[in-house]
Amino acid sequence: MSIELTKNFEPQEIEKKWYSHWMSNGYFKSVPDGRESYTIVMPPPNVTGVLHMGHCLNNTIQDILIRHARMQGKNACWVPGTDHASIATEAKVVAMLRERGISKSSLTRPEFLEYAWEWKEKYGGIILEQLKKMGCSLDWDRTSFTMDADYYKSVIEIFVRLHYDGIIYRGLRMVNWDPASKTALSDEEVIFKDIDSKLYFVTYPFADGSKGGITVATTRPETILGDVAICVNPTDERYIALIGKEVIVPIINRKIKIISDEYVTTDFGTGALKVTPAHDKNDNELGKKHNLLALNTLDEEGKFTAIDLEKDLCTAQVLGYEGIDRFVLRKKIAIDIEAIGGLQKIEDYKSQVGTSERTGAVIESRLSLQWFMDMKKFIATNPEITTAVAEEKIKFHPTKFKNTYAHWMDNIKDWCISRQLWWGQQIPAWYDEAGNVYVAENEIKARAQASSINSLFDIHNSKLIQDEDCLDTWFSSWLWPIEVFKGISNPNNDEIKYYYPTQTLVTAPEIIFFWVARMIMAGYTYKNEMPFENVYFTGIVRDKLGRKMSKSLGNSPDLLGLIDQYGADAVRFGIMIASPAGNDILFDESTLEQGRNFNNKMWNAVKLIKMWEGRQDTVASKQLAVGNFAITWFENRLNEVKLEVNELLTQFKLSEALKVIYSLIWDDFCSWYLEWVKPGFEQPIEKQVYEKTVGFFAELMELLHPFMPFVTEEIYHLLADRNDDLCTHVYSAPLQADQKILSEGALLKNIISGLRDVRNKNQIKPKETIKVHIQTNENTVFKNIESILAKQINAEAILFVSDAVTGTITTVIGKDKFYIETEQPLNIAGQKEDLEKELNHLKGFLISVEKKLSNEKFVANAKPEVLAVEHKKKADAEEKIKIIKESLNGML
RNA sequence: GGGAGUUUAGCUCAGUUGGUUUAGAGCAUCUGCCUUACAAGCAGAGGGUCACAGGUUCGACUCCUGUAACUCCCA
Repeated sequence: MSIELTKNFEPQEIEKKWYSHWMSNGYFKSVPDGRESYTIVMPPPNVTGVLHMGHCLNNTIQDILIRHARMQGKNACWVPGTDHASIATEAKVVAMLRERGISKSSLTRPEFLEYAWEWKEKYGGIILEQLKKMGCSLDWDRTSFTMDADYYKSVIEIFVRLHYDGIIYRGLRMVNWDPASKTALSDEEVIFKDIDSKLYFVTYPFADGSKGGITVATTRPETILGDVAICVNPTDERYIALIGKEVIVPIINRKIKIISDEYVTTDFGTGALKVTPAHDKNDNELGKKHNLLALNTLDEEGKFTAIDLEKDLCTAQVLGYEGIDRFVLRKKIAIDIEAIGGLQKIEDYKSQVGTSERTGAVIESRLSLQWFMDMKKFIATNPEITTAVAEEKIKFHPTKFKNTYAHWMDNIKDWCISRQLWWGQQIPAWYDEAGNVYVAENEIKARAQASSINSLFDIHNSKLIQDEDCLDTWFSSWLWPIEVFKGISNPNNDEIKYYYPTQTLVTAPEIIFFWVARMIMAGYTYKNEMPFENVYFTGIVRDKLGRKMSKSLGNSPDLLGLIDQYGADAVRFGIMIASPAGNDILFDESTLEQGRNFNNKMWNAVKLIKMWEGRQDTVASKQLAVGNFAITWFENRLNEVKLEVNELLTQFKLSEALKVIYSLIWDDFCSWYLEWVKPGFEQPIEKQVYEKTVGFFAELMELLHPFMPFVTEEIYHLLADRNDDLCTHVYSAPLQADQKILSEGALLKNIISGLRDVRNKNQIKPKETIKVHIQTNENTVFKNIESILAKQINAEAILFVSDAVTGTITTVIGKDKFYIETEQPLNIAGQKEDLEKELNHLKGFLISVEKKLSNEKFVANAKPEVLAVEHKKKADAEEKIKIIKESLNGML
C-alpha cells in the first residue's frame, strides 16, 4: 500500500468520511444486551438553540466519556434531544408571526400551536445537526423531545399525581412578572442588572393638617397610588414621634399610617419607606405582617389600572392615568407631584433591576394566581433526595458543589410551575362556571369528577374550561433521564430497567437547582433510584479577557467556522486542554492552533513511518540493537501512561488525561522513540522494529481516540489494512510498567539533553561530531543505551574511562562524568561556572537535609520511610558534590 | 446582607492523607538550527519569598485564624 500523503493533515473530507462510516455501521446505536451499560442523557438544549462554546465543551466531554466507555467494551448509550423551551420558543414564533403580519392575539390556541410546530419542524434541532460535525457519537434513533406525545402525557400524569398528593396547589403569590411576555418567571430566569435610575424624594403631608410631612425616597413613583403605609425603623430618632400619625398619599389623597418595622434601614434614602404590597416583594411581606391591603395599580402589561382603587378617591386625574405604561407614568407622576409641591429633589442612583432572561423586559413583582409545588412537603417524602448527594451516592465533580446543593435544599422554596404561555404542556385543570377546579388527565375525566362532586354539573352539557396556562419547561425536563426511556409512560419496560440509573450527567453549575436537583427528586420519587451516579460540572466558557460569552458583547466565536478552519479534532482539543472540572475556561483561539499543530505532528509521524514501510529488512543488524532498548522502554512507558489515563478518567480529570496523552505522543513517541529507532537516510529498518512501531502508534491512537476521534481513526487505518475500526475497538488491559526500564530511559533522556546543552553552550555545530569519554560506575546500563546516545548527540565514538581525560570539555550529569573531545576551543571558565553553580545548589540542598537529620525531634517523630528517604537524599547529594569537586579539581 | 469558592512562572492550570532531590506542565519568551516526517518544526535555556500576616508542627504550597483582592450563587 503506497499512498501519497498531503503535506499537512486536512480534516474536512476525513471528518465527513468517518462520521458517515461510523453512522452507516450503526456504531452509536445501543440496544440492551448482556454487557454492562454506560449511559449518558444529553442535557437537552433549547429547541431554538444554535451551537455555542458552552454546548461545544459540554458535548465534547460527554463524547469523550461515552467513547471511552465504548472502547472499554461497555454498552455505551448517549441519548440526544431537545427541550421545548416555552418562553424562548414562543418568543421566536411570535416574532415569526409578526414578520408575516399576524398577531398572536388574533389566533386561537390551536392555530398558534400549529404555527409553533411548523417553526419547530423547520428550525428546531439545528443544534443536533451541528453536534454531528463535532463527532458526537450519539444514538440518533433515540432523539427525544420534551413535547413528544408520550412525554407530554407523562408530564401531565405527574402533575395530576402531585396534585392528588397535595403537593401541587394554586395560590396567590408575588411572582416575577414579565410584562413583555405576560408571564411569571422563576427567580432563576431573572437577571439582575445595574441600571442608572433616579431617586425621587417625595413628601407625604400630615393628614391632620399640621405643617410639614414625611419624605420618602423612591425609585418608583409610578407605584405611589398603591401606597398603603409609610414605614420607619422603630429606633430611628428622627421619626419615633411620628409613628402612628397619618399622612396623605399625593394625588390620590389616601390617608395612610406611619408604621414601624425593623426591616427598614435607617441609612438608605430618608429612612422612611413607602409600602406598596402589590408591587414589591419586601413590601408584600411587610403588608402581610401589618395586615395591609395590597392595591394593584399595574396590569399584566405594566400599564396603569385603577381597577383596585377606592372608587371615591378616583378623581379625573387618577382615571387619566389609565393605560399609561409604567415608565411613562413614572415621569408623569413625578411631574404631577412636583406641580403640587410634593417633590423635594431627584438624585441619580444606580440600582439593581431584575430583567427577564428571555425578553430583557424589566420584571415587575406582581400578585398573581399561579400553580405551585410545595417543595418542603415533596422532599420530605424522600429523605434520600438530600442524603444521596451528601453521602456521595451521587458523586459531584468537583465535590465543592455538594455544599451548594445542600444549602439550596435547606432553604428550599416553593416552585411556581405555571407559565402564561401556550407552547408547552397545558395545565390539566378545568374550571366550571362556579369557578370550581378539577384536576385530571383529560377533560373526560375532569367532567366525570365534576359531576360526581357537584350535583348541579351536567356531565355532557355543562361548561368546563381548561386552564389557559402551560407548565414551566423544567417541569418536563426534570423527568428527562426517566422518560427518554419511557420510564413513566411505560413503566418497567426493558430499556428503563437496563439503562437507568444512568452513569454520568455533564452540565453547568448554574442549573444545579432548577435541573440537577429536580431530576434527583424525580428520580427518587418516580423510580426509587438516583437518576445518575456522577455529575460532572463544567465551567463557564469565557473569552480570553475573562468575560462571559454573550451575544451582546459579540465575543462568541462562530463554532462552525472554527471547525471549518481548524477541524473538529482541533476544536475538541483546544476546548479540553485547559478545562478542569468546575473551573471556568478562558477560551483562546491559540489552543485550537495547538490542536491543529498536534494533528500535523501525528500526520507527519505517519509519513515518516510510511517511508519505512517498503524498506523493511529481515536480516538482524545493528539497528535491532538500537531498537531493543527503545522498544522495551516505550512499551513500558505506554503501559505506565495507560494506567495513568484510566485513573485520571475515573476521577473525571479529562483535561489532565489529554495533557498526558499529548505529551506521550509528542515527546515520548515522536521526539524520543522515533528518533531513537529512525534508520539513517535511505537505510533499511529492521522488520521487527517497524512492526513494533506501527503497533505502538496504533495503541496511541486508541488512547487518544475518545478525545480526537477523526484523526485517530484515519491514522489507525493508514498504518495498516484493518478489518475493524478504532471507534468500536476494545482496549486491551494494560500491564504494569517496569520501573527499572523507565528510570533507565529517563537517565538516557537526561544525558542526551545534558550533552546537547554542552554542545550548544560550546557552540559545537550540529554537524560536527564529537568523542565522548564516560566515567561511570554503571557500565552495564550505559552499554544498553550507548548506541542511542551516540546517535542522538552526534558522537562518532563513546569510550569508557576510569580517569579524567585532559584537554576535553568536562561535565557532570547525575553521578556520571563526561569528557567531550572536540575541535572547538575550550571554554574552561564557562564550564567551571556551570559546575560551581550546580555545586552551590547541591550544597544548599545538603544543608537543608542535614538540618532535618540533625533535628532530634524530626528523627524521633518522622516515619521510618521518610527518614530513609532523607538519608538517601543526603548520601546522593554528598556523592554528587564529591564528583563535581573532583571534576573541578581536575580542571585546575 | 447571607453562603460558597479562588489567589502557585508573563498567561492557563497541576500539586493526592503535611516530608519524595530546597515547587511541576502546556502556552508564551529567549538562544541556536531550513538536520530528507514535521519551521504549524527541531534542539536547548531562562523564569516562582506558592496573595499578605500570624498560628499549629521537628517540618507548611498543603492544616488553622485573620486581612486583602477577585469570582459565583442566593436575597
